[in-house]
Amino acid sequence: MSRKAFQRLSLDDRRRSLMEATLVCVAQFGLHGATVRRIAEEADVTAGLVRHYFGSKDEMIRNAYAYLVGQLTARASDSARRTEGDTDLQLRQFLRANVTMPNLSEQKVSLWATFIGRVRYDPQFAEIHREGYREFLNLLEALVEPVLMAHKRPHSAAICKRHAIALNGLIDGLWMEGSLNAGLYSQALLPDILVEASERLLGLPPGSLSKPQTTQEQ
Amino acid sequence: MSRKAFQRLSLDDRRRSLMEATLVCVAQFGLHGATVRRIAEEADVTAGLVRHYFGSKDEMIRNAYAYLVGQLTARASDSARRTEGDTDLQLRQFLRANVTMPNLSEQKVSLWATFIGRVRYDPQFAEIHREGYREFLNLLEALVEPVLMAHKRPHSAAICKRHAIALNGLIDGLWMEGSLNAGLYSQALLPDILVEASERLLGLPPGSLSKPQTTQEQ
DNA sequence: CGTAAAATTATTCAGATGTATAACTACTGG
DNA sequence: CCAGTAGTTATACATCTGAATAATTTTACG
Repeated sequence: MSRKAFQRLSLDDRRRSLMEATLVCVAQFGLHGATVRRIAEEADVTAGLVRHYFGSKDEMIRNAYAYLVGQLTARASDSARRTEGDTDLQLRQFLRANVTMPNLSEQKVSLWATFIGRVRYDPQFAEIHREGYREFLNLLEALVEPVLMAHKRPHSAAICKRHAIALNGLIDGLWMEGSLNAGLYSQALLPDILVEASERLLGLPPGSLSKPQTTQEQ
Repeated sequence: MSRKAFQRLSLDDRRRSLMEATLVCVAQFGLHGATVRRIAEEADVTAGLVRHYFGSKDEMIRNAYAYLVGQLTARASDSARRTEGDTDLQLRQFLRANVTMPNLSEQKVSLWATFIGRVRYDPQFAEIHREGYREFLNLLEALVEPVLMAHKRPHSAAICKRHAIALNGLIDGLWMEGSLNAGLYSQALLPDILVEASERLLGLPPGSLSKPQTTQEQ
């Protein structure tokens, strides 16, 4: 009886593979149904590796959570950074990236919600959440401030923070609702709803973000 | 050796008691840690009763979820209904009720998120979610329409729905962020942020909802 | 080419979990 | 006051779970 043939992966590759398998299983079966054995099978390894790479199942799940959060903000942030120069367009792209694929996915929202539920009773989850939230809020503030300035709107630090909080709430809310209620209304509406709502929240003239002046929509 | 003394409760009381114990345990330990034994202990009964009243643990948890969702919307809806006559004030109260106690609580949000995570892979959870969402959206549309009309703003069915979607996103987002990030910024700001943001979303003159004309703020 | 170290598998184990069943007891109606 | 019923407890059980350990195989290196 021969053992299963296997391949050695680099530390980073194996860890990533395991974290991704964890996310797949949590999304498919919930935290409850995501057993070490199932995750290992998804990653095409045996359960022992979890201990080897993460020490415990909980530690692996925490790492997977941080991995997910990082991915989500990175995608949105990249979208904005890709449009250097025009501050309006940067904010617009950042907003839209949060409510379009790949960030707008039922699986991602589902995962996020599952993990958020754990923030309350697991201090280490709380720490990961806090970190991720702060980073997202800072990103948003940094994008909002120049836009307000360009449009000659009040842009004190306090005002920017307040706007960032409201925008963040709007983003998260629409992101969730949009992903969870796919089918109830067209998801194509979401980016427009978000951008238009953001204009209003920031007190910008209608169309400032929807039809950037300096660049042509394609 | 005497058995534990016990009291017979009516079917409704016992079921409610078990559902509330379920919510307490899920909030405290997550779906994973909320075992039948712990829930039974919280309700001060033995585990066998779960089978007797709900057939299975999963069925009990589903009932607890529906119970929670109903409670949340009922609280907000009641807040609005308590202010008959002034449509602006009704909308205002509805909005505020969603981001103030008792609805604004880390435990409620945590529970809600935990359950949402299950919507994706459990069709029966999806059904409960869909139902609750539709009800909330309808409530919101019914509140928004007269306000728009009174302020002579466009108020077609389509426009109302669009506004309701955005508002719902904003509410959920701020509700979550506010509950999860207690401490990062004052929760007292939330109702004001939400009301002000809603005015802007609906295109109402500043202060329409924050300082209702017919009634004096106290 | 061979050898040691590290990665991976296979197996084992103690404990927890959901549920089924049997025994008991509080309430109800006569 | 007494019996029957159903709510409730107590116990048993098969299964699963996370983790620990031992055995094996791949890879790196001299």
